[in-house]
Amino acid sequence: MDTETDKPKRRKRERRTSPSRVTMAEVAREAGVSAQTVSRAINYPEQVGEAVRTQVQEAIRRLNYVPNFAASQMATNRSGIIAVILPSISASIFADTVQGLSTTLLPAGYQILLGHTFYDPEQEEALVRSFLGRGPEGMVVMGTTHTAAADSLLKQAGLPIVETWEWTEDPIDLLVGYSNEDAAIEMVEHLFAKGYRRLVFSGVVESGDARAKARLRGFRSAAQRLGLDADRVLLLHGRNVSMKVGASSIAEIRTRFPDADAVFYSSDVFAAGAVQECLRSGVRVPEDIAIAGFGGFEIAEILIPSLTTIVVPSVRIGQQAADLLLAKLKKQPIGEPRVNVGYKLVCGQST
Amino acid sequence: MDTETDKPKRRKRERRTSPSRVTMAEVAREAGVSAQTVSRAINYPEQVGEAVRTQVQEAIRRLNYVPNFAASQMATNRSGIIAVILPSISASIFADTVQGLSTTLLPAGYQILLGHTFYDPEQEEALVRSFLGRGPEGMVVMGTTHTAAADSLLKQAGLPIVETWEWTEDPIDLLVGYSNEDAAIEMVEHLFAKGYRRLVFSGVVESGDARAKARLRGFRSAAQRLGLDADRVLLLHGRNVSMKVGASSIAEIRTRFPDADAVFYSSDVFAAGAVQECLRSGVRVPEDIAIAGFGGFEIAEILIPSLTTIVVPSVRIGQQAADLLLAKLKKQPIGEPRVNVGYKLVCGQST
DNA sequence: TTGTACGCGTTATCAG
DNA sequence: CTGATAACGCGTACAA
Repeated sequence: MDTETDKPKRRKRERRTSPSRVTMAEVAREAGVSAQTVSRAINYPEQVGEAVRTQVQEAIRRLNYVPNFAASQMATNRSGIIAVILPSISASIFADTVQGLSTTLLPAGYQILLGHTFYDPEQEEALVRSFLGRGPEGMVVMGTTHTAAADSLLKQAGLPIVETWEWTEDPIDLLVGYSNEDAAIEMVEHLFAKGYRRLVFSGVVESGDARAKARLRGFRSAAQRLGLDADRVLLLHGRNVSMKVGASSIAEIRTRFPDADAVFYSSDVFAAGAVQECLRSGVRVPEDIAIAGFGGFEIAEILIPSLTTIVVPSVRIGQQAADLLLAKLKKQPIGEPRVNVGYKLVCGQST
Repeated sequence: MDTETDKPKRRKRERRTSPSRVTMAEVAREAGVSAQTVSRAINYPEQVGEAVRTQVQEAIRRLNYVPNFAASQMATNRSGIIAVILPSISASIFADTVQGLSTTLLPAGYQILLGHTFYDPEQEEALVRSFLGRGPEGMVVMGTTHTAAADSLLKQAGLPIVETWEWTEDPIDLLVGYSNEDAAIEMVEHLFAKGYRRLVFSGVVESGDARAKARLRGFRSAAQRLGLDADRVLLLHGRNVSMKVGASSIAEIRTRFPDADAVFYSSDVFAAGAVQECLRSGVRVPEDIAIAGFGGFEIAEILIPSLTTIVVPSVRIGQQAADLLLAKLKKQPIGEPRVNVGYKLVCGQST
C-alpha cells in the first residue's frame, strides 16, 4: 500500500538463460526443502538430518543436477582452478610435469586450466592475463624468466605462484626446480674427464627458451674455465624440438667444426636424432664423436648406444609443485619456498 | 522514521571477499562513467564514444583491472571454456592432439580445462561430471567408449561434444577419428604380403584403452581371414606406455612363441623398445623377427631400423576437433558431423 | 536442524 | 550514446 508512490516498480524480467540447466532451487523443490538445505546437504552433509539428506541426494540424482561452479565461485570467491602455463605440450618433457600436477591436484578437487606459449614470453603474458580473469587459486609456470608485465601481474595477483624447471635466488613466490647452468657445467666436466677437448654445444636458443640459454651459459663458463674453446656453438632453429632437427645438425656440425670430438645437445630429443643420424652415416659414437643430451627422456636409456644425459625428475617437479600449492592453499606453513629437485648426470654409452 | 516498525531492516552486510581484486565498478568510478559503460567499452567498443572509450581504457590500465570471468559467465551463461579429457598426458601421442586443440582454441578466446583418466572409464565419468559443473561450452574426449552414466551425461549436456581417435557409426555428437580396427587389419595384411605368417600381437589391453582393444580386434579378424593363428597375443601390463615394457616383452614373446616371425605392437613406444632390445640381444630385425608399431611417433622414423607403423595425424585431430567445435559454437552449419582423418601405413625397415 | 535475505561482479534490457 | 536496474545460481549470516 504505502509505497504505491511514483516508481511503478518495473515488472520482473524473464529468465535470460536457457532453462536447460537444473538449478539448486529446482532440486530443493523436488526434494521439498529449501535451497539452502540442498547446499548444506552437498557441502556439509553432517549438518543435515539423515532423512533430508537422502531426500536431497535422490532429487539430485533424479534431476541429474550439476552444481554451477561459477555461481559457487561468485559466492565463495574460490574457483577450484589451478592455471598451468607451458612453453609446449607436444613431444615435450613438460607433459610429464603436467601429469604430475594433474595427478595430485585432481583428487584434491582442483581443476587444471592449461595453456601453452610456444616459447613466446609475450604469449605467456597474454595467457597470464587471461587466466587471472578466471580467478585461479594458484598458478604454475615454467621458468623464471617472464616479461616485466607478466612478472608484476604474477606478483600482484595475490595467489600462490610456482615457478618450475629453473633456479633463482628470488622467485616470485614458490619455486620447484634446479640449476640448468650447473647441470650443463657438470656435463662439460664429465666430457672433459672422459678426455674430450673439442666440445660443441647445440640447441635451440633464439626462442624464449631460458632453460636452453642457461644450459648454454653453463657450457660456456665451464669450457672457458677448463681452457677449452667456448665458442663452438651451433644454434638450431624451429619452434618444436624434434629428432629430425637433431639428425640434420650432425652434418652441419661436422662441416663447421670438423675436429669436434663431442657434442652436447640442449635436449635428448636432438641428441637422439643425432645419434641415429651418425649410425646411419657411418660415424661411430662415441669413437668418432661423443654425444650427450639433456632431460632424461626415456629414449636416452633405450637407445643404442644409450645416451649420456642429465636426468631431471620431471614428474616429481609437477608433484612437488602441486604439494607446495596445496600446502599454501591450506594455509599450512611452508618451510622453504624453494625446492631444489636436483638432477643427475647419467653416463651412457654415447660418451 | 516510518518503518521503525517490527523488522529492523537488516543492516547491509560487509564485503565478504578480499578487497584485493579490482572490480568493474571501481574502474567506472575512476573513469567517471557507469559500470555499464565500462562493460560496453570492453565488449562492444564501437558502441561507446571515442573519448569515453579511451577514458575507460586508461582507467583499466591504471588500476590493473582484470575482468571476472565467473561473474561474466553468470550474466551471459557463456564460460569460454572447452573441457578436454585424455587417458594420459605424459609420453603420449595425445599431447600432440592437445597442442592442436590449444593452438586453435586459445586464439579464439577459449580456455582449456584439462584432465586425465589414466585409462580408467570410472575416472572419466567423474571428470565429466566435475567438468560439467564449470559450464564448458564444448567438450573433447578421447575415444567413443564411455561408462553408461558418462555417455548419458554427455548426451544430455546440451553442448558440442567431440569424440576423437576412434570411429563409430553413432557418435554422441561430433567425431574426429579413424578406424583403429581397419588400421590394424591393414597392418596384418601388410605383414602377410611381406611373407610373414606367424604373427604375434602385443599391447596393453586390460586397461580401459578401447583403441588398443580395437587394434587387437583388427589383428584377430584379419589373421583369421588370412588363415593365420589369431591367438598369439601377449598382453602387456602397466598403466603407462613405456619403451621399457616393450623391451622386456621380447624375451617373453620369444619364449612363448618361439617360431614367431613378426610382432605387431599396439604402440610405437612398445615397438621402439622392442627393436632396441633385439639389437641389444643380437636378434636381427626384420630377418629374425619383424616388428611393427602404431601411431606414427617421431621415433618410428628416426630409429634404425626405422619402424613400420600406422601414422595417425594426431595434431590434426586436435585442430579438426577445435574447428568443428568453433563452427558449432558459432552456429555455423556443420556439413558432416563425423570427420575421418584416416591413417597411413608407412613401411619402414623393421618389417 | 531448517529457512530467509542478501551479496558476489557482470551483462541484458529498457529508459532517457 | 549512456545510465539504472534486475537477473544469473550459490553460499553466508542470521533468524526461527
